[in-house]
Amino acid sequence: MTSWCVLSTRCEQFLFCNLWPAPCPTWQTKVCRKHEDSSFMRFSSMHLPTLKEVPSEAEVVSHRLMLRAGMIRRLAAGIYSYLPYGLMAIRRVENIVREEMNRAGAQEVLLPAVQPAELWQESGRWDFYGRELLRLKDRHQREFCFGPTHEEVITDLVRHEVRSYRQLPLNLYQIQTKFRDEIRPRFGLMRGREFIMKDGYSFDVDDAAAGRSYQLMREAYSRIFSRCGLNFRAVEADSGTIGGSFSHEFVVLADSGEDAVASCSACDYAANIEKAESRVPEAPAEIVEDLPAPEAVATPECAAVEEVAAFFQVAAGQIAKSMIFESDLGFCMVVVPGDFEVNEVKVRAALGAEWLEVPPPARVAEELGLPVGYLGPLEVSVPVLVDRRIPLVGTFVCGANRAGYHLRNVAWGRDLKADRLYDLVTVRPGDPCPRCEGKLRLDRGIEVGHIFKLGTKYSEKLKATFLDAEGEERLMIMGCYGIGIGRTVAAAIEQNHDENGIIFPWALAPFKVALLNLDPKSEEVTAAVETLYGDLEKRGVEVLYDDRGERPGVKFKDADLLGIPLRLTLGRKGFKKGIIEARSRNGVHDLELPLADRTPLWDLLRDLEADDSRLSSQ
RNA sequence: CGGGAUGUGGCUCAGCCUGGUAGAGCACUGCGUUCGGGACGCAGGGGUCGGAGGUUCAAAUCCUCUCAUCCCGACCA
Repeated sequence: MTSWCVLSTRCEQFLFCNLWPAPCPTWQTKVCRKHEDSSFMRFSSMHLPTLKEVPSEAEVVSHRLMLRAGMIRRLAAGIYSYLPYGLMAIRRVENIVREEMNRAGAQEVLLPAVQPAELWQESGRWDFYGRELLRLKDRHQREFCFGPTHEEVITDLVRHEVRSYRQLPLNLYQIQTKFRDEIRPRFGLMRGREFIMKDGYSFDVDDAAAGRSYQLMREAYSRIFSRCGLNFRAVEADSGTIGGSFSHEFVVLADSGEDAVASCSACDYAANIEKAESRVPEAPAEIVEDLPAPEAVATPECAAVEEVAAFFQVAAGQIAKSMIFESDLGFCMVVVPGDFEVNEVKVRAALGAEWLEVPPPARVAEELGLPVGYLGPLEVSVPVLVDRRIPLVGTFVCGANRAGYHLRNVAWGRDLKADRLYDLVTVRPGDPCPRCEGKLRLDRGIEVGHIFKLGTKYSEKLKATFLDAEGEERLMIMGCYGIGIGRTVAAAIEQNHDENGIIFPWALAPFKVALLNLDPKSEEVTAAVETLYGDLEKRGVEVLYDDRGERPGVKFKDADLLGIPLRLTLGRKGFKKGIIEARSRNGVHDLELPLADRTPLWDLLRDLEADDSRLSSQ
């Protein structure tokens, strides 16, 4: 072992050492124990319980593989222990996040996990956050919660410390465990209740400065996920009830993802399905001359759009689909073309409502006297929101607000009018892009990061103010920036695996090399492997040395399962030929290296690392 | 929250319908044989069947309650 630590990625102290890669003053005097202890491991002494069988709890690939690879174990619903190998992967992501956040000028803090109720009452979220907030009482019956997020705490901290514009901008972040009492935790680390999250908060003097902070974070996030070797998209997202003008989600593309992303095949437009828009042709509504007045037609058993369309022998797009919603602002009706789905997030945004739901038909009948299945926008007592595609439909069929009847010959502009039109539908694959002539496609994805421009929502509630250059008291403009650390590891596995196990991207791989000794009983083979192990160690290559007395098949299976990028194999056969077998987990490289000369090995390792960064920059 | 299902050694599951006092495979321990893609034999250790109550001479098995976990849904005019 060298007299200083030559590694960078695993050592937290590296972050404070500007002299790297030259020997740093701290390490010149001592060996970095961390690397000695964990980056070079003998399989026989590592707690790495791999599983041949799959525990029945696991549904998605990443969950299954993380259990099988001995990375995590479940303690309770949505609550997991991180085992050594899993923690190593988590730390890889954390450290990339740290480096990029620091590079972008943010500073790390660590905030309390348990937070007093008063703070949440002050922001108004104690009542609003609902059942997802895990509430606790201390021995004095004082109320607390286990932090699901830290806007309140950070704002409280900053309001006490920051008084002057000279102290801004400020960007603080932390990496810690949070708890959200999810309705339905699932998919292992993908949607846990307890999870590790990086959350950062920026404070700025004005909107323009806040915009710069936001942009910096956006760039930092792109670098982070690129470095993690992920195929991701930064998509426009609904800022939800948090408000604010900007919000981007960082979504890793994967079929098992819970989110849907619409993106343009021609330009770089990409948005969460909840927010995505499509272009509506400008074609004016065709006024049909001498169109007869709306006529009620008996349509028994025709509640669904398809049934109505079949009955009238028209396309679904010629039907106006009407739905009743209930929100904190009361009931309303939404009208969209029958071949589109209503997008509740857009409806809520259009209304400016806090919450929104579809009331059960019985409730609609009781409260409004309307028959669900035969609803229409004519002569109803509730506000009607009309989608901007309705005018294009022109003449349409809709419910008669009378069970078993629909109206035909209903004309936009004559029978139905609206002061304002809204975009209320979910885009479909093939719909025209709102920005260019391209078409939209839909992909599944996993949200691993989300950045918001918060504005003054929290600074106002919690009175986080400062004095500007003119001595005026002003509210700080905030932004918040989250990354799901565990979810990022899970997403990386979703995106990089095969039937044999994980295929870790280089940057996330806890070990870069799996060194297999196929003949641990042979002294000469073992001696050669030990020498190689020592050389790798000296070189600073993180290696898992499989020195177990297992049969070869077991070692191959485990190496594949663990997803270590490069596998080096030495057995009696290779030893006689004077070669080591080298095979990359991704199947790109499969070659024999001379046992006597290390140079080709170092070259191969350099290539592998380079391949990986090339991949991730695409 | 609604619907469905499941809880039996560390893991995967059988047994339950037709009550009679617990079984297989994997894993683990020992010995031997094996040894380049999750070996085999022999010998072992380990569970009182999620919990509580009830029926019964007798309950993993039947009944009631309860807890936990998993899956699906919460887009329908």
